[in-house]
Amino acid sequence: MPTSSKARAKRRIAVLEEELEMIRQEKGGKQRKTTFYVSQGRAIRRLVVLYHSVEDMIAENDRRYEFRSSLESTAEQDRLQRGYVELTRVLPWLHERLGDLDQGDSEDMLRKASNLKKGADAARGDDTSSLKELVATWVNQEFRPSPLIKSNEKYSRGFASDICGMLLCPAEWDWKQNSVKTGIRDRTTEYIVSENSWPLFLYENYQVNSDDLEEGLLKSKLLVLAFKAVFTSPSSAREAEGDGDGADVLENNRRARLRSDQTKVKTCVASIINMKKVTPRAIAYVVCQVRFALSSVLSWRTVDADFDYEAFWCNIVDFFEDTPGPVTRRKVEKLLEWWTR
DNA sequence: GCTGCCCCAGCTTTGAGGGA
DNA sequence: TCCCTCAAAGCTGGGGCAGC
Repeated sequence: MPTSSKARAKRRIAVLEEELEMIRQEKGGKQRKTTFYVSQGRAIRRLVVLYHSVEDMIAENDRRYEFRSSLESTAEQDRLQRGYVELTRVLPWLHERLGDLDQGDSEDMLRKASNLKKGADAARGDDTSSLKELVATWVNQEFRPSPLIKSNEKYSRGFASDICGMLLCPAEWDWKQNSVKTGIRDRTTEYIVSENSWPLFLYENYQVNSDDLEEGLLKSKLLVLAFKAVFTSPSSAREAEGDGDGADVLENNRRARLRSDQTKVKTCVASIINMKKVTPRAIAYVVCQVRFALSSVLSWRTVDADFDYEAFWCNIVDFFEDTPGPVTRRKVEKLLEWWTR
C-alpha cells in the first residue's frame, strides 16, 4: 500500500523520538534491549488498572468528550474514566500525544499501546512470581504452620491449607468452626467465597470486629510487607518487618530523587514509576497479588472458583474512589493518610 | 568482587479456532 | 470428539546496573 511522504516523515520522527527517549534512559551506559513504551507500561497494572486495557480507558474518555451534553454513565464507565485520569497522571506524555494524533498515526499508536500492555503484563508477572515466594516466607514467620508453606509451589496453599484458608476466609465467618471450614472446602451453597466479602488477611492483626467490618480493614502487616516488596524492594520489606504504616514505602523514592542530579543511586520501583504517594489503585493491586499468592491457583487468571479477581479489584477501588458520603470519604482519606504518612 | 534488584528474552503452558 | 496449529499469556533464568 502506498504511503504519503508526509506520513513516512511522521513515522520517522516518531522512531527518532523513541530512540531519543532510549538514549536519555541509558545516559551513556551500555545499550540495553528495552523499548521506552514497554518500560513505561510497567506502571499500568500496578497503579492504574489490573484488568482493563489502555484502549478501554481511551475509548471511555473519547466517549465522554464526544457526548458531553447527553452523557449518562455506569459505575464501570466512571471507574474507567477515573482510570484514564490516573493513566495521564502516571504517563503524562500520553494524553498530549493522543491529542496530536491524526488518521495516519493510529497504527503507530496501536503498536505503542501493544508495547505498553506488554510491559504492564510483564511487571504483573514479575510481582506474582516474587510474591509467591515472599508471601510463603512471611506466613511461615508469622504463623509457624506445620507443615510450613513451601515457597516454590502452590498446591499446599488455598483453602486446603489451614493457615492460608484462615487468611482467605471471609471476615464475617469463623474459620475455626469445622462447619465453616468444611463448607468452604466443599463449596456448599451456604459457604460460597466470593469477591463480595473482605478476606481476613486484609485486617489489622488478622482480627475483625463483627460490629464494624471496616475497623482495621486494609491495615494488615501482610499487605504492608507486600506493598513494600512491590514498590520499594523485597529487602525493604524484610528490614521493616511490616511495623507501622506505609511511610517508608516512599522514602526510597524521596532519597532517589534527592540525589537525582548528583551521583547515580539505586532506584526502586516507586521511583522508576514516579510514585509520590500511596494510591487506592496501588493498594488494590497489592491486595489482589497477596490474595493470589495465598491461593492454590498456579497461573494468573480472573476467576478462582467462585471468586472473581476483577470484581474484587473493582470493589477495593470503589471502596476508596466511589464513597457514598462525606463521612465515608473522611474515613477513606484517613486510611490513605495511614498508608502515606 | 559480591550482592540485591529490575526487567528482559526465551521457553513453556494454555486456550481458541478450524479441519477431519 | 479428537487432533493440530497458532497466538497469547505466564514463568523463569540470567543480564545489566547500582551500592557496598
